[in-house]
Amino acid sequence: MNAYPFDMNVIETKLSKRDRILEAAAAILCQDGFAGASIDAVATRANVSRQTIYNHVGDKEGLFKAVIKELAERSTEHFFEMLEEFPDIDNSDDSLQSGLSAFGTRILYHMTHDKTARWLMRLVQNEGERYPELLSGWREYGPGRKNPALAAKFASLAHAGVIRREDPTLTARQFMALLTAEWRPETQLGHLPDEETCRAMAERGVRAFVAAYAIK
Amino acid sequence: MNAYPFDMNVIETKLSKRDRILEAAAAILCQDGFAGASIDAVATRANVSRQTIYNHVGDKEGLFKAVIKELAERSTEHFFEMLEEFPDIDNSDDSLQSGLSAFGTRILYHMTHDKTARWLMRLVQNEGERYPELLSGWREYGPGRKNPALAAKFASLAHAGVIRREDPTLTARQFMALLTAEWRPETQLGHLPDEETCRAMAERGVRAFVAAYAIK
DNA sequence: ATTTTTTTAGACACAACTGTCCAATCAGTC
DNA sequence: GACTGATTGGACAGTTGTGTCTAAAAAAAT
Repeated sequence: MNAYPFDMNVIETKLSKRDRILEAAAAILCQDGFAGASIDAVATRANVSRQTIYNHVGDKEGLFKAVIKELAERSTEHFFEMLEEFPDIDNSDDSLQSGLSAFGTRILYHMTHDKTARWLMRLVQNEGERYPELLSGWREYGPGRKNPALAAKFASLAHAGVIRREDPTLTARQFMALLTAEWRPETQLGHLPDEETCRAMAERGVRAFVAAYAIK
Repeated sequence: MNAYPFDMNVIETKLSKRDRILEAAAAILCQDGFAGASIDAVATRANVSRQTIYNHVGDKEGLFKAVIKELAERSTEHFFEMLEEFPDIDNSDDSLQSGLSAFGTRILYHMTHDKTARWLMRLVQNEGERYPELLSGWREYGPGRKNPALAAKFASLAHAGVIRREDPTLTARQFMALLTAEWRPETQLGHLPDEETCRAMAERGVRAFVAAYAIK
């Protein structure tokens, strides 16, 4: 149907326009939900004619899928970047607290402030039940890769004798749960916690985690 | 405008009909979101004519408000019932683990299975950002009353010397976080955990909590 | 400069939904 | 049995949204 020329510049401008569409669509889908989002609103926000959207993604469902895919890719990418800051192991208990706090602060700040992360989480929560097939792919690609990666980090901490030996997946989930324990009530109002607040929340969460898991 | 007779039977049938409407509306609002939910769908599900809905709640926003209010009331009611099962204090470490586990199991099972709780949580998550004024009332009435009540329970545990002294609100939130640490990934797929699974998840969460907080 | 492709604005048919209105019906009450 | 208010089904206008189409304009490629 459409034969796109594969010259770089063409692709570049095409991607740029496509990206504008996806960005606008993500924002509006998050805000209004799938049913409430209108293609016209997306077109307006993206500074693009409505027809162009149909040319790119076919129809509304195609737009939704494209947004999810884009957000999921960027999100896991960011996650693995952050995962490289997971603290290295040495045997000082103090550095476990401070190392995990720094890591946790980074994660928490990212979760609360990065548009990609917030939009994706919101879309998954909102529309996950309604369009399970659209999100099954995300499930494999997102949590299906993030959780094991984080679990592996904690497994190596356990292997080094720094924390208690447990199911690493459980450990990772409990770590994340403690990290975000104070966040939900905070975020639901809409105003974002500043970095200092994130640091404080992460520190308190990590303190509980260390109390539970550190080998004294 | 409407002068309702205050005879008991009339009220009863009226409430019954009103309840059918609210039940149907809650289900459909959760499933389709505010924008996606249609009054006709609610009317059909409630076995009621559309006009009756308008008679009762005015318009779509009124329906939404009424549903939130109804769910919030029932939800806090249930919560305070469950809160009575919070374990009494004695000094055996073992009973702290088992007592909190039993309590946590109850909470977790309720959160995952009770329609009221699930619908309310879902509505708040989905539409909370869009209609902040509708939910500010809920915020005061729901978490604004639940959190302090739970925190008080942990405060008395701390006062009795059974757990570490900390900010009780933080303690309560971390307890809830650990309790539900394994739940989100589970629930997003739609199939509910059975009671045995809830018990196991609660036990693991409580184990971490006890490890972090129990005065050995 | 010419050709090719993408983009645009607007019009269009079609469907769905909201909120209102009304005449007919039903369920209790006097 | 007559009366009163709640309820019903259906019709209605007005709005909004989707997805398609077309001719014109803009941009890119040759």
